[in-house]
Amino acid sequence: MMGTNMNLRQLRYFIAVAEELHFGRAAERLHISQPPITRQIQSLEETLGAQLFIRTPRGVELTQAGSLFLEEARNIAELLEQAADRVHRAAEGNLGRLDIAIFGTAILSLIPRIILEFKHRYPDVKIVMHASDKLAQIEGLQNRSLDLGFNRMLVPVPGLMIEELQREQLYAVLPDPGPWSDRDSIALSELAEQPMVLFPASRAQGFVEKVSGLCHEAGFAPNVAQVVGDGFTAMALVAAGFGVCLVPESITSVRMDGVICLPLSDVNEAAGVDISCIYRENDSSPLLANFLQVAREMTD
Amino acid sequence: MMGTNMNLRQLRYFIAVAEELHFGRAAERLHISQPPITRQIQSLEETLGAQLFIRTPRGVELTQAGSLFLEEARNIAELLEQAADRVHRAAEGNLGRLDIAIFGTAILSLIPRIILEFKHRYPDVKIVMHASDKLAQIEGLQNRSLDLGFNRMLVPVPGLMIEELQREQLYAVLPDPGPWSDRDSIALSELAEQPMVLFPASRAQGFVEKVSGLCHEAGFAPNVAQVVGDGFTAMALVAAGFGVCLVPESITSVRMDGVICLPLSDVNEAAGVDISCIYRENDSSPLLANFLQVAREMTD
DNA sequence: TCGCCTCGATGCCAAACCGGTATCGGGTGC
DNA sequence: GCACCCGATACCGGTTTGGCATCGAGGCGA
Repeated sequence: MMGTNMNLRQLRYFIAVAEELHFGRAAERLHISQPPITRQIQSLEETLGAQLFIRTPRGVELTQAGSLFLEEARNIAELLEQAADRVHRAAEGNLGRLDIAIFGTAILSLIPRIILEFKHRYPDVKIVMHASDKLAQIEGLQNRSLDLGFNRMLVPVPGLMIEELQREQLYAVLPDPGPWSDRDSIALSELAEQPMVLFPASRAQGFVEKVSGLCHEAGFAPNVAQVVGDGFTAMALVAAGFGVCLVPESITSVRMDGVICLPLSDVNEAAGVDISCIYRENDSSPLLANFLQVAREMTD
Repeated sequence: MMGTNMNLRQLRYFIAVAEELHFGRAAERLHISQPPITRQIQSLEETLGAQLFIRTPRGVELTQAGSLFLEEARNIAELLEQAADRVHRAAEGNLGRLDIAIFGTAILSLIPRIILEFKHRYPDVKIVMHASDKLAQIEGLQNRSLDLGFNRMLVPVPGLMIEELQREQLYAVLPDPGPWSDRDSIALSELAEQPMVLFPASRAQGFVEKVSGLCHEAGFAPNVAQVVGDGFTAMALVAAGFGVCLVPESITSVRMDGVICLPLSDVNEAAGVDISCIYRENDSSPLLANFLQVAREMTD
């Protein structure tokens, strides 16, 4: 009993013989001698329980079954090749899907720039974006529905890796016209008496606590007028006269009537706020590695 | 250097491991020991240039590339199985296509009955019917556009096999009312003076010559009134008063006003006309073999 | 913290497989 | 009838494959 199990070699040999209709020429094309082909074809025919060729004195011709199998074999060979190529590309991070979370008010220029550059370099990677707050991001990473999150002021979580990409200085958002309309900068301590709008209203520790801490360092407790969901809303409330607020620099690229943004003059460099990304510590996905590499290059 | 070429074995092993997520259980399922699986998977990963599994202390998990490859591998394995099954069925004559020619006026009951029975027994064989005259059938068989033809009075052709399925007695078709309206049978010699309608008008030797020959045996030369394409037309002309004609028995199952059909009383048994089929002598197609078997069974 | 257990990886050996050379056997054509 | 072509077969050596024994790493409970 020869082989009761099909083999890719048999498939390749069969295709060669079926196309050449001649064992000798097929052997030549495959760079082997003729006897192995005879045996592999015999074995294949036995496995399939079907005669594939009619042997004639001048070569061979395909039976109906052989003709049918030729189509199937070509198709399968093609699929195998494609599969190998796709898997290889997937392993190099050129193909696949990456689930990325951004927080409610997306960072204005950095994150879109990173994603755009990544899509340009890896056009076959599908990026799915999710708007999630901090806790949803952590949960999503842990249950593997997310691959990467962008956020600020992340606290360490076991199993997750946090990587800071950029630090931004803080700016004060002030009503305009107002007492500071002609100033270039402002000290945090000058805002001690002002009602303050804070954000975001989140379940997790974050920017609200950061601002509170800075105020205490500057010698006063913040007079909280309102806590809102995001920085845009906060700026709008400042314009409406609710008080003042502190925002990261990137938000100041938005111009809004009724407010001016001034850099803080009395906070040190470390008082800035970070833009970080968070991902699974032991995630070996090459897509993630490639994405992180792009992110790092863009924030050098 | 291990294997630089993919193997179906590797594919099967990969699917087992990917489904079990455990080398040991996969080995058990494949009825082999665990080390060969390790080696085949390593070889496969090397061939693909992709890590397929993440080895963990409790087993393995799929990488994204592995996940992708699992889908492809399952698909390919499925296709292989289907292909093997289809080819096997094709080789047993259960699947495929059979091109069958019938002559202009199809034989009334035998051929449809054979084809119906064959379609019932081999529902996955597609039967394509062609209406061709004798020469077109021979040509079609020789250039392989036909697999089988039905006809009468075929003359031997090198490379083609002729097999008689049935013999039919001849009947005289006579105008009604007429001189023979109350008769049960008629002798061919009685028609010596009658104008005679012959068919078919064909390039090849056939029924026309058969009838002429019979007339000469009966001691007269036929008085040919008209040669037409088929038996129905001939009967219609008899009804119109053109004369008489001779037809095979099966056509008499058609009742037509203005004619009666009477068996010939003075011709011997061998004077009947055959229904035969013709096919390539060295055609090894199992479909043809199955069809012939059905045809023989139906005409025992 | 120290064994112990599980799981995949590795080394080694025998059996199976595969390809090459030489040769056979059947069929064709001069 | 002889030479030639083509696929089939016999036999041999190198490679591959699977089994057994063992290793090494990581997790878990006493």
